[in-house]
Amino acid sequence: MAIKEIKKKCKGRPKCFDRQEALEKAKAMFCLYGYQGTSIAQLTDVMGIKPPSLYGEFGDKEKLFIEVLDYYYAPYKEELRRIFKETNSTEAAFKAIFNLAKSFHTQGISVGCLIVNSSINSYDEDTLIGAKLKALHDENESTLYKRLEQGKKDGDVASDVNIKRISRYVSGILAGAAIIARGQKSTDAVTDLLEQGFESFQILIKA
Amino acid sequence: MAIKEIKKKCKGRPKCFDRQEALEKAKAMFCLYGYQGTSIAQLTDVMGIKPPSLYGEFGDKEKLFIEVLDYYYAPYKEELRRIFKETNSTEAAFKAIFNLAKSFHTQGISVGCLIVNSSINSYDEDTLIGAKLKALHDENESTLYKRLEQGKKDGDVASDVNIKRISRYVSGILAGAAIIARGQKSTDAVTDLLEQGFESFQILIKA
DNA sequence: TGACTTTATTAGTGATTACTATAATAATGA
DNA sequence: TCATTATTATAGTAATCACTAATAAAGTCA
Repeated sequence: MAIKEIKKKCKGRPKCFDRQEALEKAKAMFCLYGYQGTSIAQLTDVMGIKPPSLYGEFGDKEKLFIEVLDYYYAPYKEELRRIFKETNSTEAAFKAIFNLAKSFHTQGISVGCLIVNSSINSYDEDTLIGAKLKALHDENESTLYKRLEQGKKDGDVASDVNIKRISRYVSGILAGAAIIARGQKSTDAVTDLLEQGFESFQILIKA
Repeated sequence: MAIKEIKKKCKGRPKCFDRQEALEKAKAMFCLYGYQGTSIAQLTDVMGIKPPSLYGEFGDKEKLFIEVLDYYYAPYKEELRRIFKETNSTEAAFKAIFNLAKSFHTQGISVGCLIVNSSINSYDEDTLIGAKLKALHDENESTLYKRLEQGKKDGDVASDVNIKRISRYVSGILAGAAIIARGQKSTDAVTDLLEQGFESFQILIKA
C-alpha cells in the first residue's frame, strides 16, 4: 500500500496495467503452449497490453519467461514450507508432497508443470532459461534431500538409507507425474503413479 | 533387393536420397530440437534434400514427424519383444526394461525420449500428432500390463497385486527418467531413479 | 499554463516460418 | 530420337516471428 502511494507520486503517465496480473496471464499462456509455442502477439492479446509496453516492462520474451518461471515456482515453494511446518513426520511430509503433485492434473485444464514442460525444450544450461530451470530443479531436489536428512536425525528415516538416491527417486516420480498429467488426460494414471510412489517411499525409508 | 530392382524399372528421374537415411536425420533433429523447434530449412539442410523433395516424399512437416515417431519407436518395441523372449521371470524382464531406459541418457548427447519430449508440446489428442503420441504411450503401457498379467499366471507376481497400477507406476518412472535425462546432465540422477524404481518394483510385485 | 517525464499507441522493421509454382533434369518406353 | 514420367533445383509466396522507432497521451512539478 505504502509502495503504491509512493508510485503515485512519480512523474509521467501512469501504467494502464497491473504487473502481477500481466504475469498471471503470461503464465497461463506459457503453461498452455510453452515458451516457443507462445508468440508475443498472443501474449500481448491476453495480457491486454501492446508490444512496447511488454518490452518496456519485462525486457524481452526470454526475460519475461524467466520472471514467469519464478512467479510460477513461488506458490509451490511456499506450499512446501507450509507442509514441512505443519507435519511432524517425514512420512506425513512426503505424503503431502505426493498429494500436492496431484494438482498437476486437477487444475482445470491439464497443463502439468511449467518447469518440467520447459525443461524439455530449453534443456541447454548455457542459456539463461536453461540455467534457471536447472536452478529450480536443483532447489526442489535439495529441499526434498534436506527433509530426508532431518528425518534421519529424527529417526523416522533408517540410518542406512541412501537419501540422495531417494530424493532423486521422488523428484523423478514427481516429474513423471507432471508428464503423465500433461500427456494423458486420465486422472487415474496420475493418481496411481503418485500413490504407488508414496507407498514404495514408505517402504524405502524404513529399510 | 527384389523391390529395388522393381523400383529401378520405374520411369522418371530416380531419387537422389535414401528414404531411411532421411528419416534417420530427421529423427536426430527432432530429438534435439523438438517438433516446433526444428524448421523445414534445418531439416532439408541436414537431410541433404530440398524442400520440394521433402514435401514430395513425406507430405508435410506434421506427416514427416508422425513417420519419425513410428520410426523412433520401432527399435524400442523390438527390444521389448527381445527382452520378453530372452527372460524367464517378470522380475528379470522388468530389470531389463529399467536398464534399457538408462539409454535415455547415455546415447551420446542426452536427448531423453522423443515421445515423452513431444507429449509436452503436442498434448492435444485432437491433432494427428497428439493422437499418435497417445497411441504410442498406450501401446507401451499396455505391453507392460500384459507382461504383469503373464507374471500373475506364472506365479511370480502376487495375485492380489494391482497390476494396472503397477504398469502406470513403471510407465511414469520411465517417463520421469526420460525427463531427468533430458533436463539434468547427470547420469547418476537417471541411474538412481531407475535402480530405486526397480528395487521398489521388486517389492511391490511380491506384496 | 508550460516544461518535464513516463507510458501508450501506431505502424512499422528485417528475418524466418511452412510451403509451392515453375522449370530443368534424368530416367523409361515406343 | 522423342514423348512421358518422376524427381530435381531455383526462386519464390504470404504469413508470422520477435522486436522497435516515432509520436501521442497523461501524469507531476515549477
